Amino acid sequence: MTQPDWIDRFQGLSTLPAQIKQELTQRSRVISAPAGTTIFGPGNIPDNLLLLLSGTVRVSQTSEGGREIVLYRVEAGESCVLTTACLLAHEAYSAEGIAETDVTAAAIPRAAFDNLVSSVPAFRDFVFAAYARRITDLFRVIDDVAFGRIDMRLADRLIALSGGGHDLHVTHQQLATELGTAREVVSRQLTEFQRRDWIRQSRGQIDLLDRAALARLAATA
Amino acid sequence: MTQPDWIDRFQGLSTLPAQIKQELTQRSRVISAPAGTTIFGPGNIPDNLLLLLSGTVRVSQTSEGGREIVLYRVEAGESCVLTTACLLAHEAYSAEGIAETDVTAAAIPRAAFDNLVSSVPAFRDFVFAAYARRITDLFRVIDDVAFGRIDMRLADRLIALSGGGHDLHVTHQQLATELGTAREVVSRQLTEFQRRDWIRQSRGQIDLLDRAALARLAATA
DNA sequence: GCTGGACGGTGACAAACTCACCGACGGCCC
DNA sequence: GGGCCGTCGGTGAGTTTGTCACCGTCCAGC
Repeated sequence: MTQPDWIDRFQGLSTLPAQIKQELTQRSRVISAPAGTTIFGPGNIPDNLLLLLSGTVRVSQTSEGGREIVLYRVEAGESCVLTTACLLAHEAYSAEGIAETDVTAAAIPRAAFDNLVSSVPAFRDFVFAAYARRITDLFRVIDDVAFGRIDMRLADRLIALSGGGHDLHVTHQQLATELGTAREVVSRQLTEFQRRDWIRQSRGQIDLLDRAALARLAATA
Repeated sequence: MTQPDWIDRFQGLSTLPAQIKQELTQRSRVISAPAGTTIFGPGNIPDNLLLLLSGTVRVSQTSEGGREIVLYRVEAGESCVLTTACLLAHEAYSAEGIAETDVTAAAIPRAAFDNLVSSVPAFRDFVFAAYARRITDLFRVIDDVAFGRIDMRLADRLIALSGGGHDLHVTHQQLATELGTAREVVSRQLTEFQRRDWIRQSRGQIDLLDRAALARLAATA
């Protein structure tokens, strides 16, 4: 077959009957996009369900005032269900998804999606589980934004974005967008972290010197 | 028939074929609960999909710190899909739904729900539309909490809660919960509103004197 | 009446956001 | 190399919002 057997990479799809897998492979096509591509957004509604094979898509929301907050990320092995259904209901809202890295995805046409949801219980479970996952992400965002302390949230995000690596390449403005706050706030917090020798800053880059200390702060209830 | 024909009250269900309506009526049962009842919550997961026939259910979330924020309301003619799927995925999260008034609802057992989703396209659309509706509600909450000004949000909420009436019976603490803020903040804003003769306060009650002025403030972009 | 809990007001302080501005760095062109 | 410009980051001052502590008032139940 010309298509890679991507289905097994999705927890929740790998148990599908062979013939369903075949149908899925046949009726979908694999697409790819370079980093920075707008996958969906206001006025750009995909009519395919996307299953991400590689890369990550950052989903964020921009307020009237032009300020932005990251809602969640779609990682390889996950799907974009939420935004699909959300945008399809033409409830015009300004969430947009941007490819954070080069991405490849399996695109399932609306008709095929509909057919699968109706005929394959396991696929239905997959879809609803994906919804549940996203919704709890949103709950978490609300909780953080409404009640969380900025220093804790920033420490947490630094660790998450580092992905286990020693350093990360982000600007203060990007971190502010992650948290839905202002750049100055991030700058001041980072200055404080550096004063405590938890990080070292340079232009567009942050080295994590004391991951444990950051984790400790992030975990402060 | 003993059951009232409640189906037609739901936009999106009224167009179902007659036999499906009948099946829906037969396989569900109408329940009722007094105001204050916890409809769902951590450790209390209903395995029915609820379609609200009358009353309203307030869905809120409580943070570790004990602070609370109202996420959205389920009104008559709407459903609880979101929380059902969300809680079913045992992603333990502390959202809870409380009957704000006496409520009646049609309870559709999980099996019947599953069956309908798979076999009736119109019902599927109904479910996904309900999801979309809730999700955009959550987006709005995030936007408000992250970027909104308290005075605008409070003015907006006063008007919404008044439901067109002249006065409303809420405590400052309840309003604070609506907005996910602290009681003192609400108290100070209300004092300011009263100073401007927009409202008149008394214990547990607020009279709206100048609805237009409140609306104008709420609309300030 | 008395009393305890809910309700609301207030001052002092801390955290976070806003605004205005400035310098430093890096890429780019000459 | 030197100059230019846009991005990046730092900082001070002022405002808004949240936190903490405390107090008086109202009301329901005894």
